[in-house]
Amino acid sequence: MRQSNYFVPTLREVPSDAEIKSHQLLLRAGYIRQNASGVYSYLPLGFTVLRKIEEVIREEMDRAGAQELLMPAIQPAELWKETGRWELYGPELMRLKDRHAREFALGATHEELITSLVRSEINSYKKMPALLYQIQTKYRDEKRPRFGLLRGREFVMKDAYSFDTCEEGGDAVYKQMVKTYHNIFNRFQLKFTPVVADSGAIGGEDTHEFMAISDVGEDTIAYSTESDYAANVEMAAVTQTYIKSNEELKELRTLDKHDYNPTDESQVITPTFFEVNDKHYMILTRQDHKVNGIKVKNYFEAEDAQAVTAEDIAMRLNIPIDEFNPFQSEIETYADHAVQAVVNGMICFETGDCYEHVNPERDFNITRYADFRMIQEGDPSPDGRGEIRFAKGIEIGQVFKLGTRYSETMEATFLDENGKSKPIIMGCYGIGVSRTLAAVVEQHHDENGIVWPVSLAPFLVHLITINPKNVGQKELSEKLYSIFQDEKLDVLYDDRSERAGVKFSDSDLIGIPIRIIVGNKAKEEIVEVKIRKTGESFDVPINSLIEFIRQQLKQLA
RNA sequence: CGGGAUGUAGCGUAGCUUGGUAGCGCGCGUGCAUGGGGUGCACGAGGUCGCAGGUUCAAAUCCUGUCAUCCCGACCA
Repeated sequence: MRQSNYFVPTLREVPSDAEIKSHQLLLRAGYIRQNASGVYSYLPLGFTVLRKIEEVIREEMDRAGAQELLMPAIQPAELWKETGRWELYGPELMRLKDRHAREFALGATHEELITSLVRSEINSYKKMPALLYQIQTKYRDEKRPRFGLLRGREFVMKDAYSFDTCEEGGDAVYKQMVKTYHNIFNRFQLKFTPVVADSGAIGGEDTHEFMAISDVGEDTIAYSTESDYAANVEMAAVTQTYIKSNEELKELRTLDKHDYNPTDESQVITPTFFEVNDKHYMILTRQDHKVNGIKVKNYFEAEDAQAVTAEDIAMRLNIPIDEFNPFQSEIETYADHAVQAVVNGMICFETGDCYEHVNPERDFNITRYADFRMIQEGDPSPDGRGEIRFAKGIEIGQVFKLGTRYSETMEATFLDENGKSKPIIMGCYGIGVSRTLAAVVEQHHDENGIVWPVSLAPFLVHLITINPKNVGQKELSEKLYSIFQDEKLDVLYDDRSERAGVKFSDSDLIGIPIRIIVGNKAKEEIVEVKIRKTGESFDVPINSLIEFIRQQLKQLA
């Protein structure tokens, strides 16, 4: 490709809207442009990389025995109503009507679609296991799109769905997909870790998220210093035990708000109210701990747990807020294990009522103690080895065991060997394709621009003529350009009549692994080879150039 | 959805407080020179100042509304 005629609008300055590196660099280097909040165009360079990501995914999925298909982005509302997600998914789901006022959704995901496709076709144990996938544009009307490609409203995703007759079969694909994901992300040269995760609104049982390690990641990973344990912070179980002092219990007393000045946060209790399955609960945690809504949700085996205010509770109980007495209210109370060890502690309620000498056992009617708090750095690792540290991660993939969540609601059943009807065991496996593009840039850049891994680079070599007006340089460049094409070395040829500095800067930004510079040694048939990643450069005679490049590419891979 | 900020040429911005012909840098076009890390000189094109109302003789500037974008939070398969 001749750069003089290639659509790569590079920018010298950082667009003011871009905050994080991947967003800035993809804009500046001419890979993407924004069209609306969270909606982007992929320019030729960006689109090329996107396709390379897709190709790697296809190769690995196909190797795992998956079959590719393509489903529509636009989906009839009825399907979403069948699973209840038309309501459950909320405003995140982009909805529209056709000219006959029929309702549709722009696919945020495709469980409904695939299940409806499969339920009438895969009706016998003989047709399973089956593993289908697609690479499709997805739509989610995020409350707050941000960070360029990392959280968009329109984005490209690979989603795969498995269908099995039994749990064991489902477990086997799950394992295989975990392995496949390792292969894929390794080929992208990403630093990543699979973590234990929560299944969220999609519903299901086991699930792991694949996290690309990055400071701009929106998720926090709790990992062990000693073992390979890693989990989404919200999921990490707290196994910490607490020692209760044998201090004498003092009498519960109200405390003036101004005297509330605790020195030891571990002796202060924080009440949080939750609405779960239409019921209300009070959860007590220690002040120096954070209550974990996901654990609350999972404790009650609910789809959702919402934190609510004391006012909401009072309203619910139909009493004025000032008469609301949390100590002996009708509201069911649970507490984190740590609370059990509080002796003569303090507590303040939203109402402004504060108390000292609180002793949970005595003063509250606690139904049960359980693990309700967020894990913290320094806590023991749940697997008993090492302690917990935090890292930030970008979620680039997730694997789910769906079980029969969709097959039951949508009646996707099959006949087994005994002619008995059973729901299909399903799994789903996603990879955020466009997000992965951004994640790779987050991990592979320096102060001058992007540094692509060979597997994803839009071109392998960047051929630059220092002075196109110099006949010798020009002729040698043209000759090399044609050789590279013959050798199937994807080449971007900067034949523009720009200053050397401009070409170098653009080249650094764009991030092609190997740069070939045709300069003042052209007459001796020597060119300079510069490695983007290491900055090393070599003078190489053209008769050994191809071999040299191949060898360098191999080293980088 | 709560809090904050910003909308002036393709990009980055000044001007707004104190109303009076819209300015700069980069980029873009032409020419000459230059040709190994964003080169120099000259000439030139490009702007309904986000949009709509209002105040005023007069609005980029003041007021009201609205839209858009970004940041923090809540939320998020």
